[in-house]
Amino acid sequence: MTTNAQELPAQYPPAEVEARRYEQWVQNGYFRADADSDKPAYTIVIPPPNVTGVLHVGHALDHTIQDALIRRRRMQGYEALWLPGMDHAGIATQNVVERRLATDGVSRHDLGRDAFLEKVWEWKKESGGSILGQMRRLGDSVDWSRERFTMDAGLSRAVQTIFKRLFDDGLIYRANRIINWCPRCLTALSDIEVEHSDSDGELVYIRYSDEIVVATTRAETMLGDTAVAVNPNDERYAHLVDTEVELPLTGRRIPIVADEHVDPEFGTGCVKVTPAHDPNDFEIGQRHDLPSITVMDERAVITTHGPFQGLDRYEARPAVVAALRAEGRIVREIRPYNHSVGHCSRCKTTVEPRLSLQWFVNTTPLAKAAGDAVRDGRVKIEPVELEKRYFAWVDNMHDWCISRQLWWGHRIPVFYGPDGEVVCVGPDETAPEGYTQDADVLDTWFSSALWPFSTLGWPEKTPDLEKFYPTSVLVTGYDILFFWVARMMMFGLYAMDGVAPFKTVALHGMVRDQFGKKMSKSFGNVVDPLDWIDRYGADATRFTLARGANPGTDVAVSEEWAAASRNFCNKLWNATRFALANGATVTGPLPRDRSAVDSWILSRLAEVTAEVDRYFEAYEFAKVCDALFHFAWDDVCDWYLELAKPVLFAGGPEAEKTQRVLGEVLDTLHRLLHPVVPFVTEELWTTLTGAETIVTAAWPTARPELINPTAEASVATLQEVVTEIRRFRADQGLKPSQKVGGRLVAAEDTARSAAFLSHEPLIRNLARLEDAAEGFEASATLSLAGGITVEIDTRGTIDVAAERARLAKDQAVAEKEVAQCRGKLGNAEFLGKAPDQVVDKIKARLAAAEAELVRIAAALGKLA
RNA sequence: GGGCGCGUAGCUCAGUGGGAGAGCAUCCGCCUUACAAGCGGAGGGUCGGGGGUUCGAAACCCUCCGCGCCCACCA
Repeated sequence: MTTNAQELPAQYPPAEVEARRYEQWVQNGYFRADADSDKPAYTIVIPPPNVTGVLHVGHALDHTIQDALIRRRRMQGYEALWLPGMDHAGIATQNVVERRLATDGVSRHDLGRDAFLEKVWEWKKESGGSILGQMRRLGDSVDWSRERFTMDAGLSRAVQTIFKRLFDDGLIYRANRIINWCPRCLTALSDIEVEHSDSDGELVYIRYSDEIVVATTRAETMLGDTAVAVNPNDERYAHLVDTEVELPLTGRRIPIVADEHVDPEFGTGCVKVTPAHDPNDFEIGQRHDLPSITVMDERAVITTHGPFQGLDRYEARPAVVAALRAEGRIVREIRPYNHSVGHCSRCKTTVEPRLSLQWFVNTTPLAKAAGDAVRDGRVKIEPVELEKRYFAWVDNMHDWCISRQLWWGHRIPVFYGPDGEVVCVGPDETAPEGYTQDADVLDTWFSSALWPFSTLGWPEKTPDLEKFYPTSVLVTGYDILFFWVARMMMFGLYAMDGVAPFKTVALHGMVRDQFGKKMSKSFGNVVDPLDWIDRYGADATRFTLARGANPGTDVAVSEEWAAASRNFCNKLWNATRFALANGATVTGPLPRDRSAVDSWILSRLAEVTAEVDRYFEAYEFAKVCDALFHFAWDDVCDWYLELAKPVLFAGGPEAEKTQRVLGEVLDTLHRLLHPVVPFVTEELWTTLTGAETIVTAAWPTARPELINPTAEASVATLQEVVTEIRRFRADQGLKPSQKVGGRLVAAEDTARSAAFLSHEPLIRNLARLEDAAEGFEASATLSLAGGITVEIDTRGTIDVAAERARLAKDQAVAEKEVAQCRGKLGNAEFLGKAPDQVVDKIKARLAAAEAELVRIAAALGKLA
């Protein structure tokens, strides 16, 4: 079903093409991967977006990269699986639903656990589909038949299985520890769910005794002090160690202990020790066997000490200071103090360290394995510079607090007996009669960490798992290297007997605005990818993002660049329209006796094909795009098509050859571009070739035998001459339509001269030079290197003054160049050390510059 | 406090030892029959400053200045 050019409109209509083509792709099952295939597997699991989220421009970048990788591999003959899905995003989703309920004045506690969860599932149903629809708009070639959700039955089974295994291996334990606690979300948080930022506070110096003054930013916690600590080597306080002081406001007597943790240089060198409300103090308490006194509840409200009871931490702080003051000279001084404070990454509430009973993963052996897999090269991180960050993280990992006091998530599979028995229950087991399940759920990253294999059916030994694990590459932003990547490494290596979940981690950056600024709603610089898709098309949106995607670095985008990408798609559209209208053919062998021009474009095509492959392998998407953009626009459209026109229009056997070459070039170019701009290439390529789809077409292989330096040099000469004449014409203010007489003269008998003369008709055509007619007299002479000149008769049109000025400028440049080259060549040591090619290059430059001077002198003579 | 990175044209970025580049923006001229979402031409940079290594430095070393990011239990 070939289409002729008349059926294609003059401008590419993305909206119409995209909707139609995506439906066809899905209906024809092109994206479906087959576990029984003999082809080698290539697997990417999508970083599962938050179920409550919408597609933002960061997803668009992430998905464009993954889709490009997957589409290329599919074309290369791999069994390519791109597995889609979503994350239940425990705390984030629960917060969203709670906020919605709050507008009706309802709390989750009013509903109760089961009814609340029903609401969350309803919300998931309502909102979860939208991001999937948005992925279709982008053109994501995911296998929809394998869509997964972290709360699916199968994935929940995987969660329970690995929990049980870790529990039985002693790598999961329950302990009373100081953890990060959000007093608003009322749950424990892991270290990475806490964001630190500097904030202004006060450092209050409190006199506990004549000799002991402590400094604190959280005065209210003194109510729970159970010791004062000093450094064991601090002579100022040595005599006080093991004595006691009276804790103000309480009348309690507390010991003075010596502990290495205390920095004698900071503050007074004395530290108040509150084991129940500070992680360091907790450690000190452990070492010195101190009691822990909890003085705040889960909402950070004081629970003890009459006058303070019922005050929240921020009310209690000044109240305690005031009370100390009331007791006279107990507060020595208060200084402003800027220090770092942790906030809940979800709601920004200041985190309160809190002693509580939680579940932890002992990460020591897991993190070691996760580090080693990268260290010994089993897993590569691209770009390699980001490895350092990865190591810094896995080599210093603390145990991971995995229990959350939430309702939305995977319930901890541990049951407690009437007498405090603890039983961890595996997926096919049931708890003993009368046991009750732990009320908490798991950190959302616990299930995300299983994603690369839970989605493939683990713990069952499924054909999918067999075929598609380990995955080939993980594509994600560097911002979740710690959150997600390190955890997938730990659990993947653990669950899959030491086989890492992916071979390569390809990290990209964040999408920023055209000035490199972070996108934010308040700043008003947020790009909505769907808006761009509506106005410029999915391909243009994808191309804009991919074109800025240098490994591991942020991507700046702007509306103007999206428009430029749209223009590029349109350029492809029109080039192909031209080819179709002029009989381009795509079958049969390439013609043997080719013109230099045809050989040149095939040579360039071979080079670009090799380049694109190289860049793809290195995850250099910006360079993939750049190479193809320049080849398509400059080489093919600006030169090849223009050079091909006279040949095609003349007809005959030469035209047939060029039709074949033109077809070959566009056929290959579309296939090279398809991973990045799938829709426009599908539409054009199927029209050009009559084939059903480009999605499963063969990826072009580089053909080094087509590389032809002679043809490239020949066309380079042609381009140089044409450009020189055009520049001259522009300087003279000659209109493109105005033809002038010209004569091509070659003084030397060289390959360059031969090329020059052989291209005479093409040169005349592109530069609008007429044959030298009767009475021709050269009024200007353009001299190029190698003794080739173009004489032009511009009498009546030439602007002598303008031409003089231009020549004077050229002369200055050439003289500078000559001086530079002579200086270099005159340096004996340089000649002795430098490689021959360098010397040759400089000699060639010198010769060219000297020829330029000769040309200028001749031209000036002509003008005079 | 520790670590990593960046500073090249108006903007965003390539280039990491041998002729300063690209895209977008700007200026000039063109409806030349695939495309005005186009064509042709042009201008524009002491490669953050200073010092060093080298025949030669945007690149390598030192230093200063400016910016960004990540990690962090000095109260």
